[in-house]
Amino acid sequence: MLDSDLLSMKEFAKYTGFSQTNLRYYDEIGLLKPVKRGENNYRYYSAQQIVTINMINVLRSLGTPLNEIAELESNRTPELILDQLKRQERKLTAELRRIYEAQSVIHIYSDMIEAGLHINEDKVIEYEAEDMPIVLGPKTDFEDNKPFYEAFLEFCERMKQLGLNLSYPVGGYYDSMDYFLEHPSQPSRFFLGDPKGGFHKMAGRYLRAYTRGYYGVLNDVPTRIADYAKEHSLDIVGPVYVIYLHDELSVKDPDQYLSRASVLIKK
Amino acid sequence: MLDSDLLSMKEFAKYTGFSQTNLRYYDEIGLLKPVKRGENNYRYYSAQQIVTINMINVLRSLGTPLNEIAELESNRTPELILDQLKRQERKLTAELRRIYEAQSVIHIYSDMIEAGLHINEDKVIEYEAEDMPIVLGPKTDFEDNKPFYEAFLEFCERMKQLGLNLSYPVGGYYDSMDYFLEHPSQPSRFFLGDPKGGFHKMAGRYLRAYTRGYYGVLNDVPTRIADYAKEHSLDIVGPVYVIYLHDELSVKDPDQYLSRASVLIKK
DNA sequence: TTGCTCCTCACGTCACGTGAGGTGGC
DNA sequence: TTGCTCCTCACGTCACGTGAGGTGGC
Repeated sequence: MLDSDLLSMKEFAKYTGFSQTNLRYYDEIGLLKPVKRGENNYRYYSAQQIVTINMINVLRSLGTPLNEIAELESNRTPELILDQLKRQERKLTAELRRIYEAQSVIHIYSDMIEAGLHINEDKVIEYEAEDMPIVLGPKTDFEDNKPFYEAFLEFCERMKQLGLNLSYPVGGYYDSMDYFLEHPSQPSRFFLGDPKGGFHKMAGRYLRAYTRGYYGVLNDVPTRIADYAKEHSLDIVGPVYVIYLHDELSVKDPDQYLSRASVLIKK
Repeated sequence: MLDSDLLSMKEFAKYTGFSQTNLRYYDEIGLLKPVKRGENNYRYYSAQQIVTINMINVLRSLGTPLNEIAELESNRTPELILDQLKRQERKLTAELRRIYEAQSVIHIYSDMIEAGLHINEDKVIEYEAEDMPIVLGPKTDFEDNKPFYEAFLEFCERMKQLGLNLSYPVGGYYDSMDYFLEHPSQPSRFFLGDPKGGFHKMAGRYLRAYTRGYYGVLNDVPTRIADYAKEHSLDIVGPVYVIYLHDELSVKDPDQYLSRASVLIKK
């Protein structure tokens, strides 16, 4: 009785850890056909097929598509499998990079949003900042009073061309405090919060002030900072960085976006 | 003319980097509806929607499902987004673990398959082995001359219960050389090549021999090793490890599986 | 009759891509 | 008439999961 060595679907599923639906699907696509069909059309598997499905399981756990597995199943050699393993390695490495990027974006945004929850909006604050890597964009072009978002889109396209990840938050950079006072809604450059950037927001002593409003709306922030500096006899050296702690990611109403301007001062 | 501020689908797609099919889909599922439909039913988007879609883009790049994004889009606060970011973080960490596992499996198999390609099958070899972490299974039970694969399946089930990854290769462990000579097809234990294992195949001096055949088929390997040891006056201390350099993953014909037995000897 | 195991459709999932066939204004 | 942009179905993808309705032997 050869049949005594055959396994019913349920047994086969139990031993292999594959679901019955799964096994039916593999039968359908020809990846793993049961060695026998009963009179009642039941599927029966051989013990040897447990070994075959293990090969399927290994490749599947590495993310190999089923059609590639099927190809290798019927025609495998150590050399071909070695190639396949190397290909999967490369795919996994690419996935790893994507995940690291995503984690980096999460950390940057989490820190910013969290920071925005614990502030006194009306105060100007003196503080010591650490060095922060960013990607600094080209000089903006606000000729003919071009609207803010057009200059912003130009920056985004440039970043895309450079293959940069636009999931990172974008901020405004102003060459000097004087320029900031005159053109608060026309940053000299935009910058991307990508920590792999080649440019660095310098470590040093800064003044900070907050306000709410859509991109480019700074309200009285420039004068508040200037006044504070005068009152406390502080020497502003610039540049100015504006970032949005709460932007479209975390707030629906654009008027409620929360921005923070930071100006470098002399110690 | 408010319409002068509106963007056609093509323009909107260009600025945002989303495909038109993509935008139609988002319209369909209600994630992002164009602000206006033209008389000809054309879709028109506002500049403000570029900002909205950026929020979608950020969350999507982190792997957030579209229905969750839709929920947050219409109802987001810094606190809710912070929660969401933390949830995504956890998902990404889990994915990372899966990928590391897969890479580990790939390395182990690649090394084994590669090793199998560059050997002299008939020679017994003396060599110095490094320490190798493995997971050692419980004592096998071959009573009533239970077939090899049944004992093997019992081991697999045990490993599954322990939550171990069965994608790693499995090998046979023999307590001593004497046992190996007597019961070459009935290993005392099975082991799993999972490098996170608590057990270690000891570093030291070993004898190695190869053969081809299905699991448990060792042919003349035990006697070849014993003869070699006698000829060269080597003291075998055991245990014996058998692994399959080429198994069902890389070879179709079970008779062509390539096994390697390693026996610890005294220096 | 009840339970158990299996069967075959058929439809759902998720985020789109890819035609097919048609429209409307320059 | 040709080109361009857009439209709406409708079907495909990938690896299954989930019923619905039925069978066959104890």
